[in-house]
Amino acid sequence: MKSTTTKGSNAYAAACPTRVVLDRIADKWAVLILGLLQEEPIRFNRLRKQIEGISQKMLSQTLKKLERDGLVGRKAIPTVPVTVEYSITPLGRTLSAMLDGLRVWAETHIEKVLIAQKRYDSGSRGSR
Amino acid sequence: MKSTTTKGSNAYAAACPTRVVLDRIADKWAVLILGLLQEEPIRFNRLRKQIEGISQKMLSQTLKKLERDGLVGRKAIPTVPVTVEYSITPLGRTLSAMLDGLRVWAETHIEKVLIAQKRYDSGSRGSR
DNA sequence: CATACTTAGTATCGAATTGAAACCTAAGGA
DNA sequence: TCCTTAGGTTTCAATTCGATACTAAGTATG
Repeated sequence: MKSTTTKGSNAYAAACPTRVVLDRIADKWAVLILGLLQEEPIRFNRLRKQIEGISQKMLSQTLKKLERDGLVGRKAIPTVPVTVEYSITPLGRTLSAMLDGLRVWAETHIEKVLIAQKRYDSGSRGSR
Repeated sequence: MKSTTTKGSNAYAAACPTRVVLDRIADKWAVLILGLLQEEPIRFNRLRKQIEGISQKMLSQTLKKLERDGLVGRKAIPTVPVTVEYSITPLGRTLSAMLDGLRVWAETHIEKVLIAQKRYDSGSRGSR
């Protein structure tokens, strides 16, 4: 093996626990949630409004997983209708810093990807 | 064309094309495939053996999507049983560089995540 | 000649995940 | 009493996934 992923565990082994982390990272909702929490703690319904297209179920599920993994913290405040504030943990912050790179990549290279898709789709074997 | 939100395109809008890219990135198999191709072109069955747990179907599907997005190239070589070589494109390489960060993060912080999971699971409302 | 084996997929089917929508709980206000 | 808010959970259909089987074309083996 060469340089990139050669320190101890490797994600290419099915039994490696790194797969657990990779599965969490490879979740578009988790990426978006962590991105928002990076700036400030946010309540449940505000997250729901800011992330267009997410369902309550997926938001709830994803937050629970992120909390379990120690990436976000959950604080229930006993106000009138109880409000719950989600915040990013120091560990989550280190991950979100990595994910920032991805979000930027997506926004930077989206055009090239769309052009590639068009070319592929108009190619001979494109239609299916 | 960019979306009209605050800073260029933003992935938090459901209709934003950036979501397309985010969906591709948020795919554990794509992350692993790009990581392998980074080093050298690889054939289909070799990829299948190196990425433990991937099915032929998912490998085939994921490669097709990556090709469509212009992230990997496909070259069919008319050898005996035809061999097909997959390689990373320059565009794919810029993405994989970002993903390296994630793979390293996963391998570096796996222990902290597992500890957090244990603590969560033994916590008050952990099991149901 | 017939069978088995190769690579790179596709087809099919049950299982798991997701999405959309409705429902639930608890407290305050009209 | 009913409505509203906040934060979920439940339900069910649709999509996706994983495992297995099958295709194609050519080679090697018996």
